[in-house]
Amino acid sequence: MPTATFSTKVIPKMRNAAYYGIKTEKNPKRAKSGPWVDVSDDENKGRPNALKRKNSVANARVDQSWNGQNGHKRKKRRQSLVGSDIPQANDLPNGSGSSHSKTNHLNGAGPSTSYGNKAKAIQEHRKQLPIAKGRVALIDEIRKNDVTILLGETGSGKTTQVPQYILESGLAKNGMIAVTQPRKVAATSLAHRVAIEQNSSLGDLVGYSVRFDEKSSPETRIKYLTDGMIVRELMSDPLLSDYSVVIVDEAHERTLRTDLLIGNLKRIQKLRNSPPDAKGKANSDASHPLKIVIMSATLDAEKFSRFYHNAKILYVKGRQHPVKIYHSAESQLDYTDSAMRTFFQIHTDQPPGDVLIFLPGQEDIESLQKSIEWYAKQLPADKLSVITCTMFAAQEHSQNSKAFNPAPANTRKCILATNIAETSITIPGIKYVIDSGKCKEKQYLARISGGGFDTLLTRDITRSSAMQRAGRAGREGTGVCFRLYTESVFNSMPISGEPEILRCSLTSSILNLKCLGQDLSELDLMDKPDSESITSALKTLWLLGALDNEQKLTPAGRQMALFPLDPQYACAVVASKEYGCTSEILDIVSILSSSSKLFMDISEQREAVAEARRQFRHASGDHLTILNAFKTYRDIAASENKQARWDWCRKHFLNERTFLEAGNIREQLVLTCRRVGIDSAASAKENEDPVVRSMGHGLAGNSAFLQPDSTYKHTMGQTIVKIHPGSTLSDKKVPAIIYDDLMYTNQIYARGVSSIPKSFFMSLQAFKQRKA
DNA sequence: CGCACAGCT
Repeated sequence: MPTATFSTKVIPKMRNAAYYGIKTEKNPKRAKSGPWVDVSDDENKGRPNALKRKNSVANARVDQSWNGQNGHKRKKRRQSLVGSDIPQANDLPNGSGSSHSKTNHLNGAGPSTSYGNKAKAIQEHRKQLPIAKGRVALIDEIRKNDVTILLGETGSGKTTQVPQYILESGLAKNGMIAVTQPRKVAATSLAHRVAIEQNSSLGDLVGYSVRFDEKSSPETRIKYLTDGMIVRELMSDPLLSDYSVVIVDEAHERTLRTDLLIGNLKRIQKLRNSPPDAKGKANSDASHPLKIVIMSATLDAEKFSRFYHNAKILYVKGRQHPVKIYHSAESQLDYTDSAMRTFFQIHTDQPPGDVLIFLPGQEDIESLQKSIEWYAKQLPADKLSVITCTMFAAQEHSQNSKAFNPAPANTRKCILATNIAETSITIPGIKYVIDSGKCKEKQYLARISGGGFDTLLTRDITRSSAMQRAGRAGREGTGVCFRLYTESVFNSMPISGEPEILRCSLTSSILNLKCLGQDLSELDLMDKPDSESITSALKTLWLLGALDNEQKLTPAGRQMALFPLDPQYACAVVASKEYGCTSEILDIVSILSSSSKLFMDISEQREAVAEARRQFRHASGDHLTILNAFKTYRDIAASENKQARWDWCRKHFLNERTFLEAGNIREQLVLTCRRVGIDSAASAKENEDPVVRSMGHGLAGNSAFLQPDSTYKHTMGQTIVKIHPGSTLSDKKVPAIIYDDLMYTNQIYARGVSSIPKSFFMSLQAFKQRKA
């Protein structure tokens, strides 16, 4: 095998090396056998590797006829529905796709055709989807079984078609068909698409329901919802009696809410589907049985099947272009450096086509972008030039969407992205993927004393994730994926990640389940959190006054559960009633609950950022600083137009999206306040002390005090915490603090910090001791 | 002093 041209050994330092150092290696033959080991084979070209070798799914496809009569021995229950073999040029994105690709596809029907032709084309298209061939068998299985597991590859059309098949078959005469999605954009754009296919306007036959946005009516039969939304519906209708069929899509992602839903569906089905004589009362609660369809795109279908009493697994092939996968021949020490060399290898050796690089986080993305741009400038003028785009959640929307602009002529677009490009956003036109094999993952460490905290560490991805990343190169044509890790590393990766329910704080979930009269420890879940995590959450809820000494829900706890907030913040809202400062608390918690950060970090302009921030700064800390900023924004918003507001935000390095989202959240909270009898307009005016005290009730477990050696120590344990550098109180010394959360990266950092008066700190202590 | 994947009600 030729020398690994781009391995760290051969070109140890790129920083000062001329670009030509690489160019001399250009050799079309080497590109094939080079530092990469080609693990694709002709028979399975483009199929993710794990599907090929380890997984029986591929066997199901190869060995079984479409009606599954002569099934593979080991996988009798699995049944292949479809057998088409050649990937088609015309690929339909499935549920994991973004609105962008879906829109593109709709346009593909032809802008110049008349409406009738368009409708015909849409129906024709439906018939050509891979899943269409399995329609009869699929409906037959769903009719016969209470639970069906559908394993569908990307592009099979399962997410759009299955609900329509069920509707058209009359299987859901007595209720709606719910289709759950982990993401809002998916839910809304799928509903759009399916409404068109049903030749109905959105909100009539086909609707959706996501936070802040609902389009449905009494006529609605197919409803796309976010998983969070259906879990909320569960609280007011514990048997989900509006629905005849619940389809859980993207179940393999195992989000916290999907897991809670899957567990509850099992319970509901037991109640709704048992024969009237066996469980006399059960059927009086709901007049119709429930069908469950679990749709998963990856390998863990067996696990869903086991959970639902060995439910049948149906398999449907996808429609994805072949992706050739190369693994690194030797392990790479520095994945950013390695990614850069791989990029330029592609750039010199491979035909035109855009490149997508997966990296764990913002920092890596920004540094790699700089390097790539620096080297790209050294390119000879007659070469393809390079433009770079970055994509990560913390970045402004407008910046992220630049990746969708087609590259100018004679230019290769290089997109550097986090996991955001793995599932949430589909970028068209990607031909090459470079996969660092790394991602950042949040893991909650529950600790009974001293409070739990989140860790956010870079770690290896899973095989499912690697396959998903590779697949991003094959959405519009054949693609190539370069993995910056060896094949043996790939083979040692876990098949799928740890479900979220094992990795996050359980306070919210436990509180919500308590309202349903359920205990999380007793709920039948696919994966049960360990007892320490449960105990720690119960303790927090008890400290907040949501549970009593017998772990029973208190009236205050019931109120807290009604707020779409972290229980700590819900507690602060409830506490604010006594202090008469609910208006201020709503401002603060709605900003804290927004998905985007308020204060933007632009590393190059640190001084300017600090200067602009000074005018909102409050000596007491971050909570009142947020309040100041929100109040000032509202003053501006009252008198200025849209553009001026935006300019003002930009000038002060504030993210207007956060204000807008917080505004929506705040409206929702005002409604909840009305329901539970809290005057949301009550304001402490200029008096800020009650505001901090209300927050203190919610954050009672998150407090620390200054020690003689000027570190902060958690009040209930030995944990030493440091005020996060982003906080206004960073490097300040105050006797006692409360904080929003702890995050462990290099040290344990407290974020969202406020100073509290010593006397109040003492009374919080006394309060906690009384509790203990 | 030194920093933060993604997503949901």
